[in-house]
Amino acid sequence: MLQSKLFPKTSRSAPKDAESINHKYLVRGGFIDQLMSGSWTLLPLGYRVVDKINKIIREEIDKTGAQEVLMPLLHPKSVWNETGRWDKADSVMYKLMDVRGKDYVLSFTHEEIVLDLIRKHLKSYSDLPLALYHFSTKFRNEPRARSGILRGREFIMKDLYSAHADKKDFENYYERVKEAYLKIFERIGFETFVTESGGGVFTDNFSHEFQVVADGGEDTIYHCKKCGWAFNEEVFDAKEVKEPIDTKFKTECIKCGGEVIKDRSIEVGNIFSFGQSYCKMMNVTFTDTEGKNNFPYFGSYGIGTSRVMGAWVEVSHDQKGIIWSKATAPFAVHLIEVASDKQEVRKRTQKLYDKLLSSGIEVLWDDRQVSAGEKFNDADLIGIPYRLVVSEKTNDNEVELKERLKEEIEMIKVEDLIKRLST
RNA sequence: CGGAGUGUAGUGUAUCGGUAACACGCUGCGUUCGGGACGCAGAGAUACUGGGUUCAAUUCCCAGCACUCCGACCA
Repeated sequence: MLQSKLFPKTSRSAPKDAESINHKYLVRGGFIDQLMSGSWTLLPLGYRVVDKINKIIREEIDKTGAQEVLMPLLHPKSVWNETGRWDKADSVMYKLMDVRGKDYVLSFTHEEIVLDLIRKHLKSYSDLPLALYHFSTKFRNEPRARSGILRGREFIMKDLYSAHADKKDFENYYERVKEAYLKIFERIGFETFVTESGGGVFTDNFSHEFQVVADGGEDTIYHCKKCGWAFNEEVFDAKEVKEPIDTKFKTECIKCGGEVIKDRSIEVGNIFSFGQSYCKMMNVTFTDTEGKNNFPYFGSYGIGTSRVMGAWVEVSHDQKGIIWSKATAPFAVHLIEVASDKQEVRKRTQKLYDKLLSSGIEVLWDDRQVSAGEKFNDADLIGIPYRLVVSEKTNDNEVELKERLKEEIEMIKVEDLIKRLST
């Protein structure tokens, strides 16, 4: 990609109202643009980052045996009445009415929708387990959108739903998804804590959250320094918790006696167990091995992928800008030519660019006719992990490489570079 | 929804009871080219909206709207 063609340009100053780091840097770098409070466009750079995150999620979720679909965002009232959530979840739903007076809701989740789908096609125990997921927009009427892209009224989410013939099979899959989520967040580069939490309008059963420690987060978690055991502060305060957690955990781990730390955190994913309740409400049944009608065990599993991008920026940045991980970066390498008016430098840069592209490496080439300083500053802001410089100091075989995280610059042979970027 | 703050050119700011200035960005020409270069010449604003006070309002007052923050809320 030629940076001279990249939409839009970077900005030297952040919007005056922006306070959270992800808001400032993502806007300045040209990753996102705000339409209104809580509503953002993913610009080319931002869309690439979210796409990278989504690909990792897709790979790991596919491994659990789930199948990808795409469900509608406009839902009829009737489906939501079946579980009572048309009324119960009223405050988070964007409801609308068409010219004939029919009621609709913009999707804020898909349990009812996927269960309607499943009940039409599920016949036998041999059709189970069944796991379906999609990436799509969620609409939530948040009382207060905030923190840049972290809490919007419209955002991208991967949601997975699974149905199982018995409790044991469900529990096995739930654990498998938990493992898959940990793998996903590890691949992205996060250090993640799994916490128990309340389910809100979603479930009265147990659920788990995946939390990333960050100053800009809106949750508070307690986690053990030694064994990693973690709890959301909400759980301590929630009166309906059936199995009271020893408040001692606030200072001393109930698992291993280790030191417990309190931190602000961002919830990047969560998983829910619903038991058979939803299937009963929606009359989702199958014929079990004994020839009788039975209700599947059901769960749902979400990752807010646009939020993951914002959370990454909160966690990984410095005074100059964003520092993407290899897994999340919009491009693998940022290629910069210095003294680009020199024909010879331009030619060598073009040659390297072509070579990298033909090696399957994603390159952002800063081909703009601007000063070196401006290019370097933009490179630091955009935060691609590797920066290459071609100049009069380099030659056909060797170029300059600098990692975004490091200060030092090294000269590297082009072949070695390609090897390094390919791994 | 309660509380606070802010609304002036694309962006960030300044100004002031007498119709708006600066920087960046943008356009043209030239010179530059290793950490946000420089010169010259340009374009770009009904000062968020609506009321009120006043001879006169971008400025003071009121209301509304928008955005941000705190709280409530939050798969």
